[in-house]
Amino acid sequence: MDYRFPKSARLLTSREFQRVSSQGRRSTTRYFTLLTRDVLSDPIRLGITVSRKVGNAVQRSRVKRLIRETFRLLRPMLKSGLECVIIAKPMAGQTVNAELLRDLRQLLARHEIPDPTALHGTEQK
RNA sequence: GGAGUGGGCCAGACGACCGCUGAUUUUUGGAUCACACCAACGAUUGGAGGAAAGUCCGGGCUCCACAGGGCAGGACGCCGGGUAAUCCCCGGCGGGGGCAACCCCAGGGAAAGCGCCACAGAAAGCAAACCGCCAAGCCUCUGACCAGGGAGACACGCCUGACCAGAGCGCGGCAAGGGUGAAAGGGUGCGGCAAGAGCGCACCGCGUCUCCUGGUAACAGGAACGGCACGGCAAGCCCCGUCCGGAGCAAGACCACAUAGGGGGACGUUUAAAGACGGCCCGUCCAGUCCCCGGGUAGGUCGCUAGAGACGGUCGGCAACGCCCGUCCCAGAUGAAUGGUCGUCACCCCUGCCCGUCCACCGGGACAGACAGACAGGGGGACAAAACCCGGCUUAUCAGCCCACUCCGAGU
RNA sequence: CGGGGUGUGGCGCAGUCUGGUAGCGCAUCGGCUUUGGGUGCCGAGGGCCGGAGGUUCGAAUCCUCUCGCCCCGA
Repeated sequence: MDYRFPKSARLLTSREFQRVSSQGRRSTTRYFTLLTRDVLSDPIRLGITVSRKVGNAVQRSRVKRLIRETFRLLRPMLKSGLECVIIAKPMAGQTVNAELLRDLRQLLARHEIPDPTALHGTEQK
């Protein structure tokens, strides 16, 4: 399967972020906030926001990499035609990687493709 | 072995799979007359730190005028050296702390001037005198003694006078002692004196546009002179000396896009004003416009990493460091890469006897007690991530290792 | 990258320039007033002035370093 995650699959400009945050739907978990916006016939794209309240530069980088890594591995199973923005909450800076990973999978599971061949619901747990 | 001081090193290793990013390159596609260029997949190869941090100093670089003069302002401040430069580093001097190794110090000027020194105390900066000490003199009182006088038989008492002692008052001398304070115009001893005092002497301390010796110098040692005059604070103002033009890679350059003209204000067609020039003035440039609000654009390329560069060595220097030679190329991201998962092996920490059903509790038993190793199980690995680049400083930091030195204890 | 502000009882602030006693309001506690509560009045407790070092006889105040928070400009 294709687990790559090039720059073209990312939201990079301020204008794109503002478009999602003004028109998107919001869902939250303990450590993250997910904003989504439907776009027709484009591959799924992701933007990441980690503010200074999360922690110092090392902690912010760690959180960003974890979000990218999780999204990269789940990307083939997610719906296309979607723009996402994941915002880290301040609590995320104090939390270990495994905990954040579980939280992220739970967050992104809502947008998975309903796959008839695999029992993804029980598999991911 | 214990306690400590100074300096240095390291920042787990290897592997598998899946990714991100720079450079080179194959293929394919787009584009083109063809290159250049763009995109995708693949291959090779590179990809955070000792502090990358804080942004506290100093430079390079770029633009503003080739950065000019003055004022203001700021920084620094023992001496010598190192350096591109420094508030940094090295060596020394002086002072302070420690038994010592060693550590700490903004460490110029208080006889240029101003200011401050609360409370206490008599007095807080210029010499003065609260308690106190003291000789002579004057006055008052008390006491002892002497002389004279009146009355009286005589003596005391009474009156007057002199002298001595004490107390008090005022005019003086002194600053030893007491007391206050952080600080009171040298300290100790002897002499001296009415009492005292550098008043004199000895030693110590202090000072000097002085001299000698050593040292490049700070300074050290000595001599001579001065009886001592000169309190502290300049991290209060200040004075003296040295240094500093301003901004910062969002500097700056190029390409593309867009340059519409709404509202308000300033100044002027002679001097000038405004601006470049972001503290002010002069000076220079510029030449008819300039500023503010509002509106628009904020895409790409370069700058962007070969450098006061790293490593090794010779030589010079006590050292910081410098000269020369050889080898090497070692991150360039931009909503911002350098990662995630797993395995193995090292490192550190904790736990540990046996039996009773595998485990836990509980019960019983063994061992005088402790330490170390092996083994088994569990846990841990800090601080902190380039953002134009260097040199320092400061701060954060788990575990470990190395070198030199000091003190204490024991043994030989 | 550049600049500014701030840290003082539980809370919000003075005092810092010009060094010597840390004060104000609310809150807390006790008493009085009221049948009781509130209000009002009287009184009390609570601070090593963010941290470390230095200058000074003496530091919240002056100086140096450092930590945290907030804000602004490009």
